[in-house]
Amino acid sequence: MPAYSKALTRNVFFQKNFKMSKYHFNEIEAKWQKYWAENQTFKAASPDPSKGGENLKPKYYVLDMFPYPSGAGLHVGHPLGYIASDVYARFKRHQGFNVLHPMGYDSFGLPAEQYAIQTGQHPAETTKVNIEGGVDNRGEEIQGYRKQLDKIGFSFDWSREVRTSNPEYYKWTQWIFIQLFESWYCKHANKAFHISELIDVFESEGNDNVEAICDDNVEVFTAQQWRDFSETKKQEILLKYRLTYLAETEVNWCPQLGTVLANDEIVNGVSERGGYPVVRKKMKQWSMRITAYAQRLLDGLDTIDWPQPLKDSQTNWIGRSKGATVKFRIQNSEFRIPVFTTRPDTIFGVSFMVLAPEHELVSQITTEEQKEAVEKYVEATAKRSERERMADVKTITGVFTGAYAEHPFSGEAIPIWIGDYVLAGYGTGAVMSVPCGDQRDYEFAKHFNLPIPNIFKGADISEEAYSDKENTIITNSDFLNDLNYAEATEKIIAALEEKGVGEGKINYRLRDAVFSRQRYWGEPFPIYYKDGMPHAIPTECLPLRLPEVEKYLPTEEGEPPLGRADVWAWDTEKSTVVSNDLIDNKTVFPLELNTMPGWAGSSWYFFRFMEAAKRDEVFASKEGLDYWQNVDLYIGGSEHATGHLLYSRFWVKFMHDRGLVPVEEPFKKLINQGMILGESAFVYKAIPTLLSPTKGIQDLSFLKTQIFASACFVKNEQFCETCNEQHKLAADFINNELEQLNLVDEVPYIIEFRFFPIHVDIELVNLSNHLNVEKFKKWRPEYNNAQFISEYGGIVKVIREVEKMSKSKYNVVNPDDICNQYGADTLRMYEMFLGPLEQAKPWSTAGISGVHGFLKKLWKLYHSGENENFYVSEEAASKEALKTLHKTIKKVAEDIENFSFNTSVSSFMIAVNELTAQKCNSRKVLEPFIILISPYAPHIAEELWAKLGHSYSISKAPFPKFEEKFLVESTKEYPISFNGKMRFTLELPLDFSKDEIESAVMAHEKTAHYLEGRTPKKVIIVPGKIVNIVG
RNA sequence: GCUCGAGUGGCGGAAUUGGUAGACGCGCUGGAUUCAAAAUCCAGUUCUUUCGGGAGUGUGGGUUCGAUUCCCACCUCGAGUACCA
Repeated sequence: MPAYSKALTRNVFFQKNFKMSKYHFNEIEAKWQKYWAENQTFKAASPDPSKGGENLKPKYYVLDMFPYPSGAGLHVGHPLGYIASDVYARFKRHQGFNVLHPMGYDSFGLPAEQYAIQTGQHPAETTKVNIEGGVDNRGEEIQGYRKQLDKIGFSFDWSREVRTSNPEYYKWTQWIFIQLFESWYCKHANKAFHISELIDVFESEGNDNVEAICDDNVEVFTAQQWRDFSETKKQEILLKYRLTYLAETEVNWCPQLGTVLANDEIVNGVSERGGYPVVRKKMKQWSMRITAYAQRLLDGLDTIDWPQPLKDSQTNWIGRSKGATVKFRIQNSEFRIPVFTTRPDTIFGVSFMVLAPEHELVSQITTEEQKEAVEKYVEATAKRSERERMADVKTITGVFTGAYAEHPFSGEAIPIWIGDYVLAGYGTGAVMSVPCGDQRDYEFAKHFNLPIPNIFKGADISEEAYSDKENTIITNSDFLNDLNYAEATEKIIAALEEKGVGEGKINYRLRDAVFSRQRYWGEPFPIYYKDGMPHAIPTECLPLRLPEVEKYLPTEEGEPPLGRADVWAWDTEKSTVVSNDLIDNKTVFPLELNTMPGWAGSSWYFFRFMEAAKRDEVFASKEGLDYWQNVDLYIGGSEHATGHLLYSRFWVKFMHDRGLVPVEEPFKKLINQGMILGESAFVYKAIPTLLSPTKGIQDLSFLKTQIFASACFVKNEQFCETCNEQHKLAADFINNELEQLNLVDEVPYIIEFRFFPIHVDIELVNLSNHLNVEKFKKWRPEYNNAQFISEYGGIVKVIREVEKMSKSKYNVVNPDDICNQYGADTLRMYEMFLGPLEQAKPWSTAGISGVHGFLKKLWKLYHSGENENFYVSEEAASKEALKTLHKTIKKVAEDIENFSFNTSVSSFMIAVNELTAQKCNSRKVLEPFIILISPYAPHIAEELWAKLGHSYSISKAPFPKFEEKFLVESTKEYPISFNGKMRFTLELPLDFSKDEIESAVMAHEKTAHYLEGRTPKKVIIVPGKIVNIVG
């Protein structure tokens, strides 16, 4: 084609495409996003204390679990929940609510710190770039979360943004920490109080009558003794009562990395990063006394509307079990070993005891003869990680300590063993073993040849333990004989209490939460140390800012990174942070070196959003807290089930106890959005082997030749039987290289191939699964000379598999690209259209065209004028159009309330198809209709709304009112079934009686046909629904 | 192992209290328009069939005039949790 012709074509093409009436989503979306930002359209109104808060509409608080701003940016899976909550927030605005719909960032955390260690860049800087965009120090351009979010058209109130790593925010995280530090939990009142109230009690009557949740080793003292205690001693005692306290805790310590590792950071007993050994070690750590709230956290679940699986996992995590503690005396010793059991009724079946290897009494009760074996065992188990121990349930190990306990009722001697099936962290770290009733005890007894006395009437315990509770009758058990489980349990608990050797007890699996991290990028504790005791810095001095350090690694002495700070001491006189050189332990003291964990900042952020104005003076103002209360709708992933969602509930209950907030639960309704999965692409890579009579089998994977085959040639990791030609071609590639290397034998040999699927970037694959061979060669240097076994036309097909979306799997779809190509409205609608919100579903870019086409059709519906110009008529709407409109209003309103967003997208499509077919152009229909769509596709809705002549945002328009009268029908298309099978339909007036219907149906020619001469036994008629003829 | 959830066309999924199974969309097939392509529009699309019909919502049974929906047993997949005494 000559050059001028090409130019001409392009010009014509250009004009055609830029007709005024076309749906230019990029322009429209940019325009309205700018409008919303400039007009602060979605700013939530705050209560005005001078007007008593009555100036406001009813409130509605919609919140998303805030993101950690990673450098990788968003993929299409991330916004799913945000879109759903945005649709809901916009819908609630249309319904006349004052909606709070904020967004922020959980910006403290490990990835930023790891990146800082690698690059030396301050985590605050990388975090800022990740949020606001910019260029990182590798020269890579980063879009930034904010720009990515803005592009999708969310109705967030950005004036209330929070970032947990901002000092103005973590000031209040530290403040709440101090409140916890200065609180204790009264069992009697079942709530937390200020520590000063406890001190008052100590001063007037000592601690004998204090019922508190505290450490279990608290000594009893009188008021006089308390007053005589030194200041340090007093602090030591108070620490045992504080809701956040320092304690020796078993942790996974990695000496080479110089830090504590979480269980999931350890693989096979070595650190996931670097493969260094991990030992379990006791370390002094900050802990949160969340166990004080175990029962209330359980009870509260009944008051909130959360998915059942989520409630279940919290219930399991808290792990309430009812039973008894029994103290066993140790023979020839003063020691008593308490155990917890859920089956005190089986106490006469005890034939041995087992302690956790870490149990504190192990070293003290072990006899001389057993000492060596016990020590060896304890050391061996300490080397194994918690996870390793858990994973290896099959192997039964243990050692006899040589000591004996005494049965509290029979007085019999009970051998005491140690074994790692008993966990130090649960109950008392010791069990009374009843092998006839507990499978683990049974197996332990079998393995070590210990006796298995049977205390169950008629139970067969020759093969396994009898653990049934319901049908149990106790026998061989002294005064418990012939009782069932419930009776025996009641009787034995009474007997234990009477004898003073035990009591009924409710035990929780939930542990106090370790709150210290040996990390830099977290909130510093507002704590300094005086005589080894922690003291809080005055709250008016907050925030205690993170100090500068020259490296983000632990110190050579193994202290956390804050140990590298030179200016990290607290001057109590000047109330300020000063240089470490000035530490004199009189007025200047060292500050805490640990930082808080990730969940600190996220446990209260939902209250921060309630405050817009006085953020320096209060964590949230009383008016704000009273007006907004708690989150009405919270949307996020289920992975936070036992972390964030449990800790937040704990903090809120605590804050409620102390009168800081009016509510006891943070999130009234919660929805877990399902994951959007990626469609990974794999290409088959051939690994050659040589078979020769002289050398046998020889691996050829060292060769440089890289061969990839189209998926159709591969079956069961090999060339399929019919692919001789392809096999020969591949073998030739290998032979070429062998010849060049002079490795070719004289003897005949065969080259075989095995295929392995390897990930390829989905960018290199089109929608028909064809690999772009040229781009693939450039993708990796080692593929530059890749050879392909391709189909006709050079096609190399990949296979697809649904996997989690992640950078390492090269299957990430970026929402920015979708917005550029199809628009944010299409992205929003498509994500909602994919399927139910809670379900996991694969992303398929191919399917997006349907939704995009729908929006084009919608646009066309409003552009039915000449030259496809905008046109609506002021004439009355047709009956059909009104019916379509009102049926859609009804459906969409119900769908949104049920969070069934996918079905409302379908009903929009149906409505547009119907209105288009009806050639509807009436304002009476098209104006309310666009309001229905606006929560889903707000940009196109604003544009059409403006074209309809409105000068205010569509988000302020009231939701259309559903009117039943437009749906009333006079006839019904009755389905006529024979024996439950629908055969044909028959249109009949709705006011027909049963008899009239029956005679009409029986008179119909098709009825006779389907009856085939039989006489109907029965005719079921449900007026307005169905006719079923039986016979 | 335990707890929870889910099984419906080639694919994502719909069917709100038991009442026309497969809405809507993708894909596919055919057609219109076009020099051609894109875009758009129209028709068809669960399987099977001797074109009458027959079968059909993981499997087997049950309740019912009627079951994707309710009950029982089982199978498969997914998620969480894991020696919790």
